[in-house]
Amino acid sequence: MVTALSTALEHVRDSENLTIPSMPEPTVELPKQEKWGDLSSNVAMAVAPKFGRAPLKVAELLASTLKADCDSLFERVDVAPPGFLNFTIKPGRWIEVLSLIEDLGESFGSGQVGKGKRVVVEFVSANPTGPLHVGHGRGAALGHAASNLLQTAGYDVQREYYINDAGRQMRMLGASVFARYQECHGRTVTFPEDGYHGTYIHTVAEALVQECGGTLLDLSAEVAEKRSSEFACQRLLERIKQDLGVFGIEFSEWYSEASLIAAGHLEHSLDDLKAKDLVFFDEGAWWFRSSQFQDEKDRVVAKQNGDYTYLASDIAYHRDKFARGFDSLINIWGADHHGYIPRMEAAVQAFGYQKEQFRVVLVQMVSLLRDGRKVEMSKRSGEFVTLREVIDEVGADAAKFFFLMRRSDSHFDFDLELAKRQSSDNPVYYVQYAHARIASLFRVAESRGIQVPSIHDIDHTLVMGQDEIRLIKQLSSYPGMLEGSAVSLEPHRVTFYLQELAAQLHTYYNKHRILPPIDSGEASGSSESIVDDEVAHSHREHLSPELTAARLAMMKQVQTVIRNGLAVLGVSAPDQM
RNA sequence: GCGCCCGUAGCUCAGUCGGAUAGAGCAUCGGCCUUCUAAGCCGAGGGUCGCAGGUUCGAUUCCUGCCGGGCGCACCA
Repeated sequence: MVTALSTALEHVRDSENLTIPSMPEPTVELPKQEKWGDLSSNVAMAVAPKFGRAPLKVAELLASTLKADCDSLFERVDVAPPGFLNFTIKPGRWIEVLSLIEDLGESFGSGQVGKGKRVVVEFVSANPTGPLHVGHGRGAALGHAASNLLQTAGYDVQREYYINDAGRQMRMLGASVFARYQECHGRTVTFPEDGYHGTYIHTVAEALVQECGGTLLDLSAEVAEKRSSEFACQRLLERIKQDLGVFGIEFSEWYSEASLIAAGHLEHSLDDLKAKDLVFFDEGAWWFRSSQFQDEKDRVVAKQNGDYTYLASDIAYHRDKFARGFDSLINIWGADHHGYIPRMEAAVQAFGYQKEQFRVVLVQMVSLLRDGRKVEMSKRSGEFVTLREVIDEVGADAAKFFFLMRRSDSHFDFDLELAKRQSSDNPVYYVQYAHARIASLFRVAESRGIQVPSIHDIDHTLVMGQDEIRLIKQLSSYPGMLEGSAVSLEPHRVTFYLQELAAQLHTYYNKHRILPPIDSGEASGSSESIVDDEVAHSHREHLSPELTAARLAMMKQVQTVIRNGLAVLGVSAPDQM
């Protein structure tokens, strides 16, 4: 379609003896109104100034050229002021969409944009200092869907979780757990000032008591805290993995910061940068010259006391990602980290990579509402609603779909009561219901001995009505929508698409019968008129076995697309509800 | 003070690399099941796209400045 337009453009340019510096890429879109045809393009208006002709004139030239060149594709090519081109596809050509879906099956919608490129998507990466909360859930759902999208676009995708199991937070965790541990043994201790107060710390401490009894009491505080820290980290990480498992999200790699440091990557990275004079010593600390790469100021990587900063680890970690052969790095971060982006971009460039090879998707805050009031959350105070609690309340499918319904950079109020109360008319059920309805249709058909035929074996003219074409048109836009969603890393487009497709399926389902009525008794007779004419007419339409077969075959393709779309979101496509 | 994100129907949000009459869900009101799943369908009402300028054939979309909300501006992570 687009290529047809391109060649037509060239024809017109040549035949009119026009020279222009650059030919724009023509764009086609689904028009907002059906009377404007199946597809439309504003390309005539776009090139008119370059041609030095009136848009309407250019459009007319293009229209006649296209009509002549692609007569088998277009029923009509219309021109509308101020210069739109509106195309009407020949009804017979729409069947090709259905054939394509049947032939490709679950790979319908897959593309080649990312072919041969390796990308690593890092997401969640919550510190193992407590359970995951709802905010992490949003990041998890987004990272998972983004990874799926990239995969359908042809990328080789690695899903990675970075474990911050080194540094100050771990020491604080150890101190907190050890304090609780001592309390279990009847000691009174002053709890660390910046310690973690959550009740889960008690749980971990009790588990530690179970594991080693009172043996830690005899050790020096330093060693005991280290042991506590390791135990707690391992415990909490297990819990995190478990929660993500329940949420249906898997990682290909759990990358430990401690292992990164143990392997010496941190020193190597800094040495590397020192050699380039991008890390320097000043005021007793080591600094990364990030201001050379548009960061507002230089950043400390090694403090006066000799400790490395978090940034130092991150620099090493991202360098290692490239070293492992990834062409581009994608990070899903909480929006409160946005100030961190320039310095990481600086790091990427400092190692000689392009800024574009590093991409951050920011996920805005999730505010949890209960009874219309905001629930204050803080990990330190231990007062927050865990992801697990939310999943238990509304289910993994609904939670994921909810998280993905909005663009990631807008704030999201997750109203628990609402999510629970609405669980029966939640959008996710609306989409899943469409899938289940078709499945049910097939079950009933099977029980009556009716087969769902291949799209190649049906009478194509039976699915060329206005309502069928409307549905097929929506199916045909799936691959383009999916690619756009992948390139922009915006899974919410998929949720909106699926809701539209489901709506069209439901409409069609209500308007047209697919299987013949079970008792072929007399029609109702006199009581007409209350119902809308068109609907009444449809109910009376004659259902031949061929028509049933054709519609079943079409339904099969709708079902495939819904299933494919839900799979991208990580949401299940049930056959029964 | 500086930087980033957001401001669209009563509510929650799509749409925005400039295009034709700005859309959906919820909520409100009125209809549709003795036949394939009513978790559904059909219809109605509801808008100065935060405000003011600018760019042009055309701006909700791009630019500037305000106003309002959120989040950052550590030798914390």
